[in-house]
Formats: sequence, C-alpha cells, structure tokens
Amino acid sequence: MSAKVPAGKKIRSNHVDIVQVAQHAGVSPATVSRVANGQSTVAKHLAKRVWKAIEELGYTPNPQARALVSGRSRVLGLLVSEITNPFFPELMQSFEDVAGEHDFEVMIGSTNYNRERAKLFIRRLVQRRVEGVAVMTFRAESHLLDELVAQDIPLVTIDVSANSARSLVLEVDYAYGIDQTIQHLALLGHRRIGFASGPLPHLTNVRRRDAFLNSVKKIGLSAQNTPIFIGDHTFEGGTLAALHFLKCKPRPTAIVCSNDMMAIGVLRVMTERGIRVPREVSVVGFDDIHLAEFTNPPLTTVCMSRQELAHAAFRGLEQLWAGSSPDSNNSIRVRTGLVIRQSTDPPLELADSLRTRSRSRKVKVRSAAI
Amino acid sequence: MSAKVPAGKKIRSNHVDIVQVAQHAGVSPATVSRVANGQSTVAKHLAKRVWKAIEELGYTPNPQARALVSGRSRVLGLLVSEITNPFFPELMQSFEDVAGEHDFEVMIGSTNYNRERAKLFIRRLVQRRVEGVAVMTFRAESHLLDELVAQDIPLVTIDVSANSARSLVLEVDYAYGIDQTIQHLALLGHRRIGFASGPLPHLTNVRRRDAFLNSVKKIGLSAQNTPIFIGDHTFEGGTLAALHFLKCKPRPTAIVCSNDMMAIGVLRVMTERGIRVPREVSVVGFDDIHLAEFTNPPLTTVCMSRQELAHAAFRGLEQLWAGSSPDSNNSIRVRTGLVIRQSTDPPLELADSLRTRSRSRKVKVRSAAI
DNA sequence: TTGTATGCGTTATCAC
DNA sequence: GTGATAACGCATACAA
Repeated sequence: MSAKVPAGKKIRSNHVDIVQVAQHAGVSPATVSRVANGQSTVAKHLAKRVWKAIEELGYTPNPQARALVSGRSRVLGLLVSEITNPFFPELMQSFEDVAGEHDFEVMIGSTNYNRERAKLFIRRLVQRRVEGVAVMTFRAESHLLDELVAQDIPLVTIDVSANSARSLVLEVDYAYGIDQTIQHLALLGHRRIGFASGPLPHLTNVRRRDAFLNSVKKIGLSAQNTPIFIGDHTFEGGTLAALHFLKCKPRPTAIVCSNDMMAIGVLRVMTERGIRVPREVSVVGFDDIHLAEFTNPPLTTVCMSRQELAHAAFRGLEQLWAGSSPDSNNSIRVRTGLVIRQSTDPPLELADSLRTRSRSRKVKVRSAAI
Repeated sequence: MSAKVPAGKKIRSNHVDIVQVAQHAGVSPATVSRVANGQSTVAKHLAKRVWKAIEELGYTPNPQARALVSGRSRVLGLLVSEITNPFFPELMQSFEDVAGEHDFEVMIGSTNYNRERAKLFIRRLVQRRVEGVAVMTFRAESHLLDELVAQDIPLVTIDVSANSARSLVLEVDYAYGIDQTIQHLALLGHRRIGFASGPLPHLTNVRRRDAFLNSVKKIGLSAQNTPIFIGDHTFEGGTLAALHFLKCKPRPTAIVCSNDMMAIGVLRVMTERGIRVPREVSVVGFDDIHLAEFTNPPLTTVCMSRQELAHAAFRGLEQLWAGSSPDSNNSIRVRTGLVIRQSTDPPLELADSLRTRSRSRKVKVRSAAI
C-alpha cells in the first residue's frame, strides 16, 4: 500500500498518441491514422477536425510503432570509405538531405579501409532493418556486402556491382571530365602529360586511367609522352608521383592526378623544390574536394558532384523499391566536368606568347563546370 | 477465390523472431528475452540452449519493437555547424563510434548556419524520440533548442549552456593550448603577436580571445604589440586578417588565428605576396583540422581533440541519464594543446643566430601535444 | 466513408 | 527460475 513509485521506471513519454488525438477530434484512431497518412478516403470536414486536433495536441506519430506495424523501418544505410577524406562529407550531407525529404533517416558508417569495421557496421545495418543502403566506397569489397545481399536489401554501389538482383550500380562518366582536361591541356600547348594513378586493383582507378589513356590517344600523344605513375590516392602518394615525374626525361609539363589528395602532394613537392605551379608545371586533380579551392595555387580539377552522386544513389534505391526489372537499365550515369582554377597554364616554352591570355584567365576564382 | 496475392504487400520480413527462437530452444519467449538482455536470473543450462538457438537461427532482436515497448529509442542526435568544415567529420565519426559501442544509433544534422535547416532537423530529432543530443555547434542558438528542452531531452553543449535542467556543458580549456602557443612564440623571440579572432557574438570566440589576451599579458606584451583583428572564421576572413596585419606598424612577427581556416587564409596571402612563412612571419592556427598537416608549410596549431570532445559529449549524456544532480559538477572539461609543425620560427631579426636550432626542429613532421 | 478488432515483436508484470 | 499475458502505438483488413 506504499505510495512509493519505482523510481525512474514509469517515465512513459509525454508524447501524445493517436488515441488521444482521436478522442480530441471525436473520431476513431483509424480515421486519425488515415488522415495522418494522407489517405483521401476521409470526409473533408472530418479530416479538417483531425488536423486541428493534431496541431493542437502537437501529435507526431511514433516512428517505432509505425515501423513495427508496417514492416518498414524508414532507415537507410550509407557506407563511405573514410569520413576524414574531404570527398565524403558533402556526399553524406546531400544524401541525408534527399533521404530526409523523403522521410528517411540514414545511418552513416565509414570503413576506414578496415574490414572488421565495415563488417560491424553492416551488421548494425541489418539489425536496424534498413530498407536500402548506398555503398559509396569506390571499392570492390563485394564479399563485405554478402550479409546485405543475403537479406535481400536493396543496394546501390559505385562503379562495381554487388552480385545481387536487388542492386544497381552508379556509372560515373570519368571519360567526360578527363577528356575535357586533356583538351584543356592540349589547348594550352602541353604535349607531355604525366598521369598519377590510384591503386589499380580498384576498378574505379582502372577506369580513370583508361579514360586518360584514351584521351591522350585522341590528341595523338605517344606512350613515352604520357608516363604513368601508380600511387595510392594519398598525399604521400602524390609526393612520390611528383618525384617520379621530376626524374622523367623528357619531363612532363603537366601532371594529371587520379584524385585531389595526390595533386596536393604534387603541389607540395613542387613548392618545396621551388618549381612554380603552374608556370613550370601544370597540375590537375580529380574530385574537386572542398579543399581544392584553398590550395596554393587553387587547383584545377575534375569535379564529380557529390550532390549528383547522392541524388543518383537515392533515385537508384527508389528504382529498386519500385522493382524495376533488373535487366532494363539498372545503371545510372553520373557526370563529371573540369573546373578550371589556377594550377594550369601553358608550358614554359610557350608561356611568353600566351602570357597575357593566361593572366586574364586567372581572374575568375571558380570557372564552373557540370 | 482468386489466388492473386496483393502484389508486394505481404513482404513480411524474413527475420527470425523471438517466438521462433523460443520454440527452437524449447523455452518461452520471456526466457529468450531475458537471455538476450543478459539478465542473470536464467538457469545456466537454459541460457546455453537459448544462445545456441539464437546463433543457429541468426536471431537479432527487432529494435523497433524493443523501442516501442521499452520506451527507449536508442537513438541519439548530433548537431554540428557544417559538415564541410573539416573540424566536424572526425567529431562525427568519434561520436558515432562511442555511441555504437553502447548500442546507440546517431542521427547527424548540420545547421549550415541556417535557422530553418536547424529547426527542421531538431523537429526530426524529437519525432524520432532521441534519448539525447549533442549540440556541437559552438554557437548560442539556444532558442533553437527550445523544442528539445520542452521535451525534456538530455542536452550536451559546448561552451554555452542550454537553459535546461537536463543539460550539461562541455568546457573547453582554451587557455591551456593558447598559453602554450604564446609561450612557444615567446621562446622563439616574438614580441609582436597579432590575433585573428572569430566573430565576437559567439562566446567561444570571446573565450579564445580572452585566453590570448591573458597569455600575452603574462609575458608582458603591451596592447599595441598585440593587435587584434575580428574575422569570421572563414578562409576569406583569414585573407582579410593578413592584409590588416601587414599594414600594422610595427608589423607583428607572428599571427595567431582563432581557427585553422583563417590561418590558411593568412598563409595564402603571404604566399601571394612573396612573404615567406615562417621565415618572415609565423602563423599559428586553432583546431588542428586534418588539413593543417597539408598546408604549405604545415601549420602549427592548437589541437582540440575531436575524439576527446565526442567522448566527453557521450559521457555527459550518460551523466544526464543517470540523473546527476544539476548543481554538482555538471560541466566537463576538454583539454587543448599545441601541435608544433613548420609555420613558426624565430622572427627575422633573431633568425640568424637561431637558424641551426630551427632547422633541426623542422625534421619532425608532427610534434605531438595533448 | 467510418469504426472495430487484430497483430507487429518485444519487454514487463504478474502468477506459478 | 520460468512461463503466460498484457501492454507499447500504430496501420490495416474487415465489418458496418
């Protein structure tokens, strides 16, 4: 008979529930549910009353209950490589934004190139009953995705396909931006262009390199004038690439990098050696990470729009939910485009005759593309 | 009597549920629940059998059902300023990691300094019934948090307190790192040190500035030798600050910035003007964002550990859940510390006599602190 | 068109 | 210690 309440136990939420709303509006819970879910089968005057009650009571449906009964969690997964790589934050934000607009929550995880870590995150994804996951990792860690595939969870990947009927791959059109790059360099007068590649086990890097090879072939450059260095997409890899190209004879007058971090590494070596960029050597990156605007000089680079990527990924998921036939067009294209900043100029030999033109070009901080 | 199944309707999950496990193990669902939740009141041999069944069937409890009945969503909110600011990704990752270890999911949102956006995110947080939120935004947008406070949701903030009984503020010890900085500069021989502040409406910036003022006073510098410029924590703000200090007479030999982005802006101006850093002017940042290692030269800066911040935030939430008395020690301290890289050197006047020492110092890429 | 009743998968409250 | 059974808040099949 003690009045003692089990401390901190019955702290039931102060949230209004559907029954209260129903009473307040003088209708049944079912009707409230229908109104809240935008079903048109409710009489106008009733719907109005229900909305009023909802407003007045500040009712917000309990997502857990909703998920439980509908079998749909309204949670998505987003897997990225590493969160400290400046490429990804924008992607994450864009993806959260689209998802949010469609009333989805997103669980974000980064592999940090660590299998265990990825495995753990993926486990949490399936436990949370995600309705789909965007694998924005540019890597073929397909066996990591097995658990997802086994659960038949819709999957959107980049470049490399998961082996699942309910998956779809985003095809990045590397060729377009790289073509622009090479033509930009050719126009400036460059005839010896080095390429700093990423690790070739990864399909994405093979594609970037092949696009490069293809583009330089188009403008008639020989293999000896298009040396390739295999790096690892890190800053250090960039420094190594720079040192490599510096030793090449003849030395390339322009260096195209497979990502921005390597380009930044190249920039550093050049600065340290007193080699002026772009006067003595032009440098081009890839990705257009936020940072590229703040390097010294600002980096000319190929932009792969994170926003476009994120939107494409979400659209892909939608297609999968709609059950698009797997063999139709289950790939979505994502474009790329050159952003010209200040790390490219005519090669030294041609510089004087073009100096004026080049200087005027430098005025614009960001010449848009895409 | 048609066999036609409402297409795509009854796609009930293929997840094993607690009842199946119970049957498989020959016990009641309640027992399975107890085992799964680690209650010690279950007989050993039964527990063993249950675990076996769980393994064999690959059972994972449905979080939605769990949340529904327990009233605990196991979801946390994390609010940051802007995701493209390199300070935050690491913070986000660390926070997700701690949270994950404790079986919490986290919803991440960034304000982008946009009220509407923040408002929207916060609404989603309360709809999702988050059990707590970390407001890592360094800003006093307290009225934005009203909705959270009204719902009595535990809140952890930085520097500035939310007006809620269930909140707690992380006190960053700016003074420690800034003291180290000034002493480092003084040791190098600097007697004229400029400070590029962030916008002063924000308490965090006031604190940083005050810490600076305090530190320079300690080494006996006059106000005229410690000019202050009020910037805005952006790259552009940094360039403005640099231009300002360049015009000061006497010109400061060292510039301390309230954050790294401004320092990077300073670096840029100096490079453009042909003023060598650190030979002619030393530059120090604040935050130690990832990027600081890759600037030219690598930036000496004050590190505020994102990991420490994230852990502190989570600990704070735990304290709040435990119901620590609000007046006890409801503030948690976070340390800072100087990371010496290569953007600081003795001032030009003293340079020759110290050249050797300075060069040897340059060898280490990252001299740790904290 | 509206209301009633059932079930989603789990934990909590009882008896046993 | 263990097992029935009743919530949790909602959507929905079905009855009205």
